[in-house]
Amino acid sequence: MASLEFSFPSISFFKALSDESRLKIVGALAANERSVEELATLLDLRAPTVSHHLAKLKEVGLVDMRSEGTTHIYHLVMSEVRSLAKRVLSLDSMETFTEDVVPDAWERKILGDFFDGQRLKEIPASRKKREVVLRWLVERFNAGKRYTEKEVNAIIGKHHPDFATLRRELICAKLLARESGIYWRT
Amino acid sequence: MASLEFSFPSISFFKALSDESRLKIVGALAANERSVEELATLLDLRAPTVSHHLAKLKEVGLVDMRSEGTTHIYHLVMSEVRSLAKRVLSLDSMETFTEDVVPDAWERKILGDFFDGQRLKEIPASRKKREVVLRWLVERFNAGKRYTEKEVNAIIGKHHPDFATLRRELICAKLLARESGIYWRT
DNA sequence: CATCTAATTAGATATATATCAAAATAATAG
DNA sequence: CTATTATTTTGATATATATCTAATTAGATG
Repeated sequence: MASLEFSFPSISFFKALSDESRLKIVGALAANERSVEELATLLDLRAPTVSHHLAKLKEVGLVDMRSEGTTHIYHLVMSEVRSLAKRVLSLDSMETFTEDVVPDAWERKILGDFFDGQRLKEIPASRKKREVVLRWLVERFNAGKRYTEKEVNAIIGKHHPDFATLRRELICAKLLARESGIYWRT
Repeated sequence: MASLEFSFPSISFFKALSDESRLKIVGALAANERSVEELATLLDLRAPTVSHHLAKLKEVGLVDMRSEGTTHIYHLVMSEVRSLAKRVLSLDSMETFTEDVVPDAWERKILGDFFDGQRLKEIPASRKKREVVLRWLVERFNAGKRYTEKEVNAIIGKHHPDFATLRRELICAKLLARESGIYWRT
């Protein structure tokens, strides 16, 4: 069944609870175990509809069923409710929602857009994009080394003619520091 | 906008997180605030699509936005994440999912189906339905009073000829108790 | 003011899914 | 074995919605 195959474990949990009827079913089962017919009466739905919803809830382990004759009696699986809930809650688990996303796709796109090999075609107008370019530029400097302004200009100048603006931006973004004419990486 | 009007507060929360793209957005924002374009690049979607999802997340208060020029920078509202999550997780809150459901719809349906006025048309075969009828029957007895078997048979007999079976069932369901020929409500 | 860029809105489309009626299955009672 | 009852499965349908392109809006820049 296709609906079982999600990229993240959490999404099936949210999907299972993102329907009003299923939420009502969970609510009804929180108070008491109930048969399909009973739930159908309570929610004013036909039995096949309820059966369909129960199947989805069962798929993610939120409910389970026991037979009594032809009657199927469903109940909440509270341990699963709690464990899923906990997993979903923390910020840590949220960060895993993007596990399969390439984390520097943005940076690579910007650098690809604005650079022609080593040459910066244009200084980005938007602050966020400019920052990406500046972070790339500052990598052209050695971490421990100290530079004169002339040396800084030369290095930046290899990538773009307006070295003065870029030098100022690097200081402003606190990527380079300056004291009495001497520059270094922060 | 129609999607704002749900019967329960919780369902909008689940709906907001029941889409893979929106979960990824939340994940990306958990690590860092980001612009629409940046999110679009990260998730490999067009900007309008991301904008659409951000609007939904904003609707339920999970994210908020600040402008920087024409750039809109979105961030998670963690307090809202936590408060919504907490509200949603407890068993108590689950029972409120059925607030608008008539709680004894089932019992009334069964009684309507099986009774013709005071007369029980038939003893339900299924245990769950039989239990409803038995609970109605036991109400015909006074809570403090003690009855001989003859009296018990007479009372049950007013509603159905097979008083012996029903009397046995009442004992079995622990609705009536018996000791040395004397019966009383439990 | 004209232009550019980022974001949003509008409109279109395709997919997903909630619901129901009818048919099939399963368990029990006679 | 046949009939009955509770549930599930199937098939059909209508609604919801995720996504895209094109058009519009809103700031910023020259």
